[in-house]
Amino acid sequence: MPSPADMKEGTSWIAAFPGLSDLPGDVRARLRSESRVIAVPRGRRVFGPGSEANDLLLLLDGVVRVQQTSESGRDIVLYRVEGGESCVLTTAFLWAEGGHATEGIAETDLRAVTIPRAAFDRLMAASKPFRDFVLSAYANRINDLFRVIDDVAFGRIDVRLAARLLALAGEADSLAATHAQLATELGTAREVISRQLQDFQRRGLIAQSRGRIALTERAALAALAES
Amino acid sequence: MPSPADMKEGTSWIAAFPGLSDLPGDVRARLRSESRVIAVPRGRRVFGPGSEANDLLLLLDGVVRVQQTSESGRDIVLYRVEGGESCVLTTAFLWAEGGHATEGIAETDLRAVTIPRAAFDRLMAASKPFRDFVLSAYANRINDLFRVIDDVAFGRIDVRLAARLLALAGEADSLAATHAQLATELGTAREVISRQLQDFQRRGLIAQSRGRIALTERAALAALAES
DNA sequence: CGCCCCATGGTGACAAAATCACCGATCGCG
DNA sequence: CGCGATCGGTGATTTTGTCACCATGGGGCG
Repeated sequence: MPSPADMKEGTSWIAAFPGLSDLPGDVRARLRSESRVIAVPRGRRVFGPGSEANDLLLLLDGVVRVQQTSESGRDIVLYRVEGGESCVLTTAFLWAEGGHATEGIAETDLRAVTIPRAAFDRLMAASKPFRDFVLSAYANRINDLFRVIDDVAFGRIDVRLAARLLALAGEADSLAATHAQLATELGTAREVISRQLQDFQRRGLIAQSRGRIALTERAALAALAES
Repeated sequence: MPSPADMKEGTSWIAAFPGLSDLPGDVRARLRSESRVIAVPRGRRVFGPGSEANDLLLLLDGVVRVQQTSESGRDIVLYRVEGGESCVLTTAFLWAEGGHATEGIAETDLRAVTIPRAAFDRLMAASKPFRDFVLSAYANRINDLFRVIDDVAFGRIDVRLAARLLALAGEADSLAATHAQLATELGTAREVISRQLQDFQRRGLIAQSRGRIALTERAALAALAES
C-alpha cells in the first residue's frame, strides 16, 4: 500500500535512480506497475549458483557484495552494488554457459525493486533511456572487473590492503572486519593479512582488536594506498 | 556492390553469426543496409584509449586480442574475440567513466562488420533476437573476465602456462611465441616464464627454439593444465 | 556456573612467484 | 660487416602464498 506521499510525488522509487530520470511518463508508469519492491534481510544470498531466480534487481537501499569462490574454496570480492545502482550482472547468468561460482550477498538489509524478465525485455525495446541505463550499468561493472584484474595481477598487497581498509571504513575511524574477511576482500590468504596488519600496527597506522581495526593514521594509510 | 551470390542467398554475412539466425527478414535487411564490412590488417589496434571510434564490431574472420596495460606498464591478455563473435565491450567504453587502458589488437587480418551507434540502438529497440545476441555476448565476455580473475588470483603459474600453450597451439604441434609474449598472456614476468619453460623442457614436455615452442608431450601438458 | 567448542589470530618453516640487475647470443638491417 | 634491438638465461633477494600448528577468548549449552 503506497503512502500518500508516494502518490502525490508520483515519482515513487524511480527518483532514486539518476540514470532513470529521463524516462518519459508512460514508461515510468509501466515500470512502476510491472515491478515490485522487496525487502531482503542482511546476510541473505541475493543471487548465485542454484538460485535460478532472475529478475533484474535495482537496489534502493543497502549494499550487495558480489564475490566469487574458486574451485579451491578461496573467495575474492569483485565489487559492491549500492543504492541507486543495478545488479545487471545477475542477468548475465541467464545467458552464460559455464555456471560460475559468483554470488551476491546482502551486506545490509536491502530494499530493492525487481523487474521480471519479460518486463525487462519490453522496457529495453521501448525506451532508449532505459537501454542506456542498463548498458551503462554493464559498462560500470565491467570496469570494476578490469580494476580487480589489474589489482590482483599487478598490485602490491600492502597497497591494496591499505586502500581497502580506507574504503571499508568510509567516514568512520574504525571498521569491523576479521582477518579472514579481509583476505576474502583481496583474494589472498588470511596469514598474509595478519602479517600485513601487524606491520601496519607496528608502524602506527592502525590499532587492532578482535574483529575490529582502528585507523589511527588515515593520512599515512592514504599515502600508502596511492601506491 | 554485392555479388550475385550474395543477392541470391540473401543471408550475406549474417549467416556467420549463429546468434543472429533468428532475425526476421526486415531486421536483416536493415542490418545489412546500415552496416559496413571492413578489412583490418594484422597488428592494427581495433579499439583502445584514444580511438573514440565506437561502432559495434562484429568479427567475420580473424582474431582480436583484448589486453590491458597496468600503470606499471605490464600487460595481461583478457580474452580473444573470434569469428562469429562480437566486440561488445567496445561499446562499454562509451559509457564508462574511468578510462581504462584496455585495447583490442588484430592478431590476424580481420574481416568485420561495423554497425554505427545509432543503428545499433535502433536494432536494440526493434529486435528481441538482436537484444539477446548483444546481451549474451556481454555475458560471455563477463564470464571470460571472471575466469581471468580466478586464474590470476588463485591459479598456479605452471598450470596456467601449460593450458595457455595448448590453447595457443591449437591443432598445431608447435607455436610461435616469445617468452615476453607468454608473460603478457598470463600477466606475469618474463623471467617467470623462462624458468617455467626450462622446467617444462627439462621434463620433456616441450622443446624450445628462439621464438617457437614445440609441444612434444601434449598429453602430459594437458594433464598439468587440468590442475 | 563451568566447560567446551570454535572463531580468531599468531607463528615458524618452507615453497612459489616476482623483482632486480645483470649478461650473452642471435637476428635483422643499414 | 657492424650495430642495435630483441631474445633468452641466471643469481640474488624480496614478496607472497602455503602448510602445519598453537594460544586465546567468547559464547553457548549442559
